[in-house]
Amino acid sequence: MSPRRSAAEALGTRSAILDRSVAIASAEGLEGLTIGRLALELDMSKSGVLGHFGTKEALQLAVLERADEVFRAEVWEPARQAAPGLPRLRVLCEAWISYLEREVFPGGCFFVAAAHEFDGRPGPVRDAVEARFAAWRARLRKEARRAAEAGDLPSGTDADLLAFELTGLVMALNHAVQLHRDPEAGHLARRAVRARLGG
Amino acid sequence: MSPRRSAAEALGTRSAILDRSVAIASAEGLEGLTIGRLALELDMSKSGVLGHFGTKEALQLAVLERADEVFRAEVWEPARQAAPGLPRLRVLCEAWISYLEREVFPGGCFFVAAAHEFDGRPGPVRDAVEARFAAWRARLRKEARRAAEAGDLPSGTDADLLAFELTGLVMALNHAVQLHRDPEAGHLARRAVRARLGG
DNA sequence: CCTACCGATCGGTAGG
DNA sequence: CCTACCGATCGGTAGG
Repeated sequence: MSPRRSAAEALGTRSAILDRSVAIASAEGLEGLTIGRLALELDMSKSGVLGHFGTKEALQLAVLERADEVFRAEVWEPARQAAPGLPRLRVLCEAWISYLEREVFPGGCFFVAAAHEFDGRPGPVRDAVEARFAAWRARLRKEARRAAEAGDLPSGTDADLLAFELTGLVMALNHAVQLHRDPEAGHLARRAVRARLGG
Repeated sequence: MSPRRSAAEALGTRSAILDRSVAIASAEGLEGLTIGRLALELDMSKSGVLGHFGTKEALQLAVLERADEVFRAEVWEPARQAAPGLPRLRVLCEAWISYLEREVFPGGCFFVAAAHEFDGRPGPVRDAVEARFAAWRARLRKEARRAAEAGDLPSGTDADLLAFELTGLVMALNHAVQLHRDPEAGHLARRAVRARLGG
């Protein structure tokens, strides 16, 4: 056995660091995620942790990317199975609600939390968070537009407004689950979505 | 002049500390608010700042109270002029939207930010944040119920659901303003409120 | 990947 | 309200 780690082992370590990081940052925020704490929980030295990323900011960006992979697998992927337009929009909303109810990230939606943490701090992390939300909003709007054009939504439906409303419902759900631990919130969110999308 | 500050002067100092604290915490969060930074910006010593509150947690609670005074003056007070039920609910929503558009707190809604920061950290600060939201929700629900009972909302309107939806719209607005700097968001929020409350 | 270290900053205290 | 200080922890670096 050579004392040097193989590339595969290094990748495994990096992946383990990111898993832990997502768990910590989900509860404590991306700033609350500290190198020292990561090192302690992973039984590594601080420099061992930092060596994989270089700086804390690079670590934060990598954590965002890992969280995005989870979000895509949980929310975007299920919707690919459904037909474009209203059916897909419904699956998207249901997957989104379910992802929050099941607390896939124990601290609630990773991106909503990161948005609040970084919206007042210019820099690459803020830019990355904003880009993810912009992509998500564009996707919601596209499906809403398709649904409206297909005649599956009331005439005069505005895709922008609908995407805005759906985003708000999900934020209210996230808030109710995380702050109030309200077990009824999922029910409310589903009723509100149904009022918008029927079904 | 006695070297000791009078009670009035001490209150003035305390008030100045809280004003600065609200400004800092609004942008950086209640944890990002540090004694050292406050001391620097106020040209005081750290112990001089801390002496007014005892601990950082006590300072955070005092800051929340000060922020609540602002919120009440901005959003609750205007609504008292309006008749109970639908008229008051409309004024409440408009004041709420306006408060976010004008960025009364430069970092967006103080309580939404605090909720995200503390929902995973049990303790007095978290409890205080939750209590403010519970009071706000109760108020929204009460006016929604009155409006429904007066027949000013479509029959079958659920006050709980309506309060949930309105809260979501405001959160989406807060997010759009703070993260996306979207100048159209206030317009979207008003249209969504109008779709719910008419007018 | 490690040990050993850096300067800066944290909340808080002692004593006046 | 101050100075002077405490132990802990921060992100990061040097050198191996």
